[in-house]
Amino acid sequence: MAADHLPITKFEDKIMETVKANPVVVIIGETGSGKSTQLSQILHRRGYTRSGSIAVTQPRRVAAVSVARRVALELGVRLGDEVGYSIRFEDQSSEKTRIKYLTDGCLLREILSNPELNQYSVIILDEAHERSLNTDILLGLMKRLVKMRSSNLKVLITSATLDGVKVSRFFSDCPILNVPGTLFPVEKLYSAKRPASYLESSLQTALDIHIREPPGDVLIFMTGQDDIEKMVAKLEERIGHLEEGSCLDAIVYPLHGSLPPEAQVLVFSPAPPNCRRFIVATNIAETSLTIDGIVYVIDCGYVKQRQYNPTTGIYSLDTVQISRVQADQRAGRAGRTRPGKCYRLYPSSVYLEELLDATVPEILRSSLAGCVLYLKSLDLTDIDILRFDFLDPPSDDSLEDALRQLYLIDAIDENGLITDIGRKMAELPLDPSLSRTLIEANELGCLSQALTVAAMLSVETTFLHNRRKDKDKKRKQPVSDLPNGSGWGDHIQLLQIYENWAEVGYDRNWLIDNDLQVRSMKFAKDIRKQLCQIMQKIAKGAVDVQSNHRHKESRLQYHGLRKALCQGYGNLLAERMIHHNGYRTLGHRSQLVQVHPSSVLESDEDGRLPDYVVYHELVATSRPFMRNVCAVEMAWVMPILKKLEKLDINKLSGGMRANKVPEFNGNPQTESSKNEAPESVMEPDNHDSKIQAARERYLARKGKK
DNA sequence: GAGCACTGC
Repeated sequence: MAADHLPITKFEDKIMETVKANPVVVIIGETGSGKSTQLSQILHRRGYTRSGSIAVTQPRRVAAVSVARRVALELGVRLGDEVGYSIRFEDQSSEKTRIKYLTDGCLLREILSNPELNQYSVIILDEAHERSLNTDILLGLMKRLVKMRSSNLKVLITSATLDGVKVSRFFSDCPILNVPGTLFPVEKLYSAKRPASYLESSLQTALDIHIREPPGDVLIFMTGQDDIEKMVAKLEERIGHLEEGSCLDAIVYPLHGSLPPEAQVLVFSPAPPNCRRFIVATNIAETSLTIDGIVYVIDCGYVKQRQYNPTTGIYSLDTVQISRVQADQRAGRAGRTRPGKCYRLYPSSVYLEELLDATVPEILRSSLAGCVLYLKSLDLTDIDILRFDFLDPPSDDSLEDALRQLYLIDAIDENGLITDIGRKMAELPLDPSLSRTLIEANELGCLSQALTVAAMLSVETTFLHNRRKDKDKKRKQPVSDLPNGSGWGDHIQLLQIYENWAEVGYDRNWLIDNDLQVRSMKFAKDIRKQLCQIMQKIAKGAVDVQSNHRHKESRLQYHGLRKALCQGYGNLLAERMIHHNGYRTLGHRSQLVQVHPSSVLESDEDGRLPDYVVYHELVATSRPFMRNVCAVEMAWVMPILKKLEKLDINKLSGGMRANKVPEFNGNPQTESSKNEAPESVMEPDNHDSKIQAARERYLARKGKK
C-alpha cells in the first residue's frame, strides 16, 4: 500500500515549497506519476486540511470513485469518513471528510449554493488537459476565486500533457512543475503516405504484428461502431486463414460505448495462454478505459467529434483528424507494462505539421445556453458575463446564440438580465429548454408528465431497435407494440413508454421484450427522482408530481404537456412549408429542415404534418433533421414569435457588439486536398465555414504564443 | 425515409 515508489513522492518538498509561495500552481504529471492519488495526500500531510478540506475534480464518475477508494485504502480510513467522493446520485462524504473527489459537474453545482467554496482550502482540477466544458468553466471561476480568497485558497491544476505555458499565462504566469511518469518508451512507426483505406491498412498492420512480432496485445483505434464491426469480422476471417501453428492463437474484441456493459467487461478478462488479444476500439480506450497488457497500438489518426454551429443551430458528427495530444495519448497506451510500439497510419509530416497541438476544447464546439445561464445565475457582479475570462474564449456568434435562446425561453430579460424563471432553471441539471418546460408544466398541472419526458430525453439512447439490420425492409409495421405518442410526436412517445414500464412495476423483462436499454431506463428513473426533489425545493409550494389521470380525454390530447413543451422549446420552433412536409425553423436565422424519419409524428388524413412543431435538436447527417419533435398549436407559438420580433441582440448582450475586437481573418489551413480522408471516413469536418472559422481562430491564438 | 465518438449535472 506504500506509495513511496511513485515519482511524485520524490517531489514532495519542491511541490510544497511552490504551493506555499503561490496561490496557483500547474503540475504536469505524466501517466503513472501518481498525481491523482498522491497530491491530495501530500497536502493533507502538510497541514492543508486543518482550515478546510481538499476538493479534487475528475471529468468522469468512475475515476472519482476509484481514486477516492484508492486514497482511503492508502490512508487506512473508511470511505466516506476522512476520504470521500461525490458524484451525481451518490454522495459518499460527511462532516469528517478532508479529501473529497468529485466530478467537475458536481463542483459546479456546489458553487451554486456556496459561490466562494469556503469549505475548501485547496481545489485541485485534475485531468485539465481534457478540457471538458465543465473544467473550462471551473478554470475561469478559479481565476476569480483566487483573487477573492488569496489568503486562504490554493488552486492546483494538474494534467498529463496540457500546454502548461498557456494555463500558466492564464493564471498570471504561475509556476509550472513537471513530474515524470513511469511510462515505458513507445517506438512510433509512421506510414509513408496516408492509406487509401485506413480500414485495410489497419487490418494489414494488425496481421503483420501478429505474424512477426513477439507476444503482446494489440489495441486498434477506429472511429466508430460500423468500422469496428467490419474490422472485427475481417480480422477474425484473415487470422482464421493463417497456417495453423504458424503463430499464436488470437482473439478479437470490439470495444465501444454502445456495447452492453457485459460485452465491455470482456476486454478486462485475461487472455488464454498462448493467445494474442486484439482490441478494436473507439477513443473510449484513449482515456475512459485502461486495458492492461497492450504492447502494440494502431492509430488511424481520426476521431468522430460532435460540433455545434451557433449560426444555424445544427449539430453534426464529423470525422476529424486527431490532435497531437490525442496521438500521444493513444501511443502511451502501448507503454504501460513494458516498452511498446505505435503504428501511426499517417506520415510523420502529418503528425508534425497538420495535426492540431490539442483537441479543440469542448467549449468551442458546444451550444452555450446552459453555460451562460449558469454563469448568469452566479451574479458575478464585477464583470460582464460576455467577457468572462475563459482559457479559450468562445466566439461572439456562439455567445449571442446562447443569449437569444435564453431570452426566447424567458431565462433572461430583454436587457440580458437573469429572470426569476432563469434562476429556477439554473438549479435544474437539464438543458435550458427542458428546465423551462418543467417550470411551465408545474403551472399547467402536468409536472409529473414533464418530469418523465425530461428524464427520458436526458438519457437519449433508450431504443435498441432500428439498429437491427433487418433485411426485410418492406415491413413497415413497428417491430414491437410500443406506444406511438398518439401521433403527437416523440416526446409523448417517450412519456408513454416510461408510463407503460411504470405500470408493470418497472419490470426489467418488459424492457428486454421491448428492445429497450435496461441501463438507460434505470438511469432515467434516477434522474426523474432527482428532478422531482429539486422541483419540490425550488417551487416552494406544493408540487403535483403524481400522474394526472383525471380526464381520459385530456390525457390523450396531452394538451397541457404540449403547451409546456412549446413554452420550454420556444427557441426550437419550426413551421411547416405550405406545399409540402418540409419545415423552416423560426429562429434568428431560418433553416430548412425535415422531421427525422425515425420520428413517430403523424400526418393528418391529407398527409399533412402539423403546422407547428418544437424539436429537441437539429442534427445534420445527409441533411438537417429535427430529432425528437412534438406537435404544438399555432395559438401557443404566436406570443413567442412576437418576442422574437422584439429581440435586440445589442440590448441582450449589453453592448457587446459595439466594443467588439476585430476578429481574426487569416486563413492558415484552408488547403484541404491533402486532408482528404480515405474511404469510409467522411471529409474531415469543415464543409462548414463557421466551424472552420472557429478552428482557425483557435489555431491563430495558439500560434501567437 | 435514415444510421449514433465520448463525457457530465
